[in-house]
Amino acid sequence: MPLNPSADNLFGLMHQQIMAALKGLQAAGQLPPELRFDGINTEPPREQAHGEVATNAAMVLAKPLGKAPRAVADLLLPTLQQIDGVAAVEVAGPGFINFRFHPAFWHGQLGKILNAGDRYGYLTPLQKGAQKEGKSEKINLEFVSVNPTGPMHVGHLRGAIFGDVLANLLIAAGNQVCREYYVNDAGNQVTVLARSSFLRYREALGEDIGAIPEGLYPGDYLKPVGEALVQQHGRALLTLPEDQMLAIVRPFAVAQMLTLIKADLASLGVVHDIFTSEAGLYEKGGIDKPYQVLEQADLIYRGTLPPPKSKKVSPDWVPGELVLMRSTRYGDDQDRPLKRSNGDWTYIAGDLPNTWQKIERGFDALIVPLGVDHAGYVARFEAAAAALSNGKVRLEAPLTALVKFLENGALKKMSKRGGTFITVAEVIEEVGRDSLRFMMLWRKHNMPMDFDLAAVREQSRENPVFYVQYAHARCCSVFRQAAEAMPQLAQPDLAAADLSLLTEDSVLALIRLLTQWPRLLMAAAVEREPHRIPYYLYEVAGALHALWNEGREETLLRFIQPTDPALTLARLVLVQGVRNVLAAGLAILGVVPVEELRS
RNA sequence: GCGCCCUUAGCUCAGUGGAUAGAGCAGCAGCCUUCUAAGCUGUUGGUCGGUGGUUCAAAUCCACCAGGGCGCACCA
Repeated sequence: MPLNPSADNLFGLMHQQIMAALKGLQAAGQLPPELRFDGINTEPPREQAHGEVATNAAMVLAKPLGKAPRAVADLLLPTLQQIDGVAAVEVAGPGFINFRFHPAFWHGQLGKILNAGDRYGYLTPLQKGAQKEGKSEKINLEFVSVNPTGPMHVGHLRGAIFGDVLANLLIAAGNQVCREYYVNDAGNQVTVLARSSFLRYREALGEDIGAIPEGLYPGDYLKPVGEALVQQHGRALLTLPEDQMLAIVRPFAVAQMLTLIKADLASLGVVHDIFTSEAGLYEKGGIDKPYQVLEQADLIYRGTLPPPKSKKVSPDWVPGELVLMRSTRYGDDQDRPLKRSNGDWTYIAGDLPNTWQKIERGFDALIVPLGVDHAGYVARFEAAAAALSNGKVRLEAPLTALVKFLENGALKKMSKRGGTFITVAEVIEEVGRDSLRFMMLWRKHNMPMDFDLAAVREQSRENPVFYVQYAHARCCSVFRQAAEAMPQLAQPDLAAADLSLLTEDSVLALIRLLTQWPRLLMAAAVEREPHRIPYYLYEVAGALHALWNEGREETLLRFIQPTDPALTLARLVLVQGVRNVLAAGLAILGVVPVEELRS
């Protein structure tokens, strides 16, 4: 998707001015009135030698105008040269138009970064209807949603952190986001949980329960549930009929499991706005309403599905007429059963009330990150949302690939029996919350990831978390050092700095890199790709470290110039700008920027 | 058999339809009388899996093929 949002950032602003210039030429009769400007982009060039802002306008317009790109560019140049702040415009390569700005322009940009503080690049939600289409949306982001039949495990980490950071990112990009956890507390597996807990209850009362029977959950994490039941109910549950016992134990056990899960989420720094109970939805009518909606749209019928194509075709599969949802109408490759032959609702049917309640709440988009092992369900989820909303509400299901946990290159086996099982709490304990969050985003979400605990613990350049944190700490250190060396700068008035003193190429290049942040933030949000942020922060950190080291060889390039308070103050603004961008990015990642690295 | 994801430097991976495809690691050669060397500089290394197509322009979009991963119930 070409990304030229309105004047939220330098490139959007330039794009608007270029488009205005083109329309001006059109109005003046120098360009044909029917000429369309689709496909014109305004971007940072990949190489610095190619200028500071580039547009492909001349190449795009060359064909419809029947002229060579360079001839088109020559036609545009006189107008483009008049854009505010532009020092030079040149045509290069196959027909790019490259802009360069006066240093004063970049000083102005740095001033904006300073004023924006550590929220530089963030957009505030606009009033609905007052913004361009698709710009600011009301988004529901359902993530984690671990079944309340057991604690979280490390397989849930990537999805949890991806979802949480995506929410931060979408909010920073000006959207309204609700983080939702859907609690599957109504299905058969919750009854299994209750029976398993009841067994632990009997165990807690001193009974020898022997081996856990097949079909019940064996985990030790249910022992405390049994004990808690004893504390609350004594021996009273033993004599109840099973349905009454289950009516008590089911909600109790679910609540206990949610307590475990929420504790892990809290230590990860993952916060949800609401927890929606499946059982609660069923009390309020459940599937009735969405079923009606589908029926009225003629999306439900009785029919027979072809046999499963899997190699391991289950031997007890028999063809039979079922209640089906016409999900193929919305892009699924097969219609899906809503009712089983025994009359029970299917899994996909069970999720209809969830999707329906979100649609009723008026979201523009429903985002549901899933593990890649659920890839087969994406099409039917998308179809269900489209069907229930008459195609108006878009469901997106980004897939997160598997994470392999390693220790010095050796695979950590996830076997519960082998005793090498690692819990969420252990991973956090091992590497720290901030490193965990950062590194879980150091790959694109749909790429498999090797997570080496030893490498993440390491404090060296090889560890990008550390590298970025070090850059932020270094910024803070400069302020501390300045205060010490130059007492008059202990409380520097950065707004009063004379930024025209910043003249070195490497300094101006760093300012240009910083001005790319708002655009990068928007692109990451639009593409639902939070991993772009740590990569960008790594680049900013590298630029700062490089600049720092220039001062090692050339004293005059150091940030702190004891004999020149004005220059020092101006350079402190640059350092503050770097710090603002790093802090703004780390805040989206949910990582605390450290002020010092001493340990 | 079908569907989804992936294939980019020796390794692990970035890459927004644009100009000479990048980073880290590994390899090689350098920088500490220092605003923290927990860092920096230089350098070696590529038929972007293959073949076609769309386009002024393709690692990027489309089709087909090959290889790898995941999934393929009326279970959750």
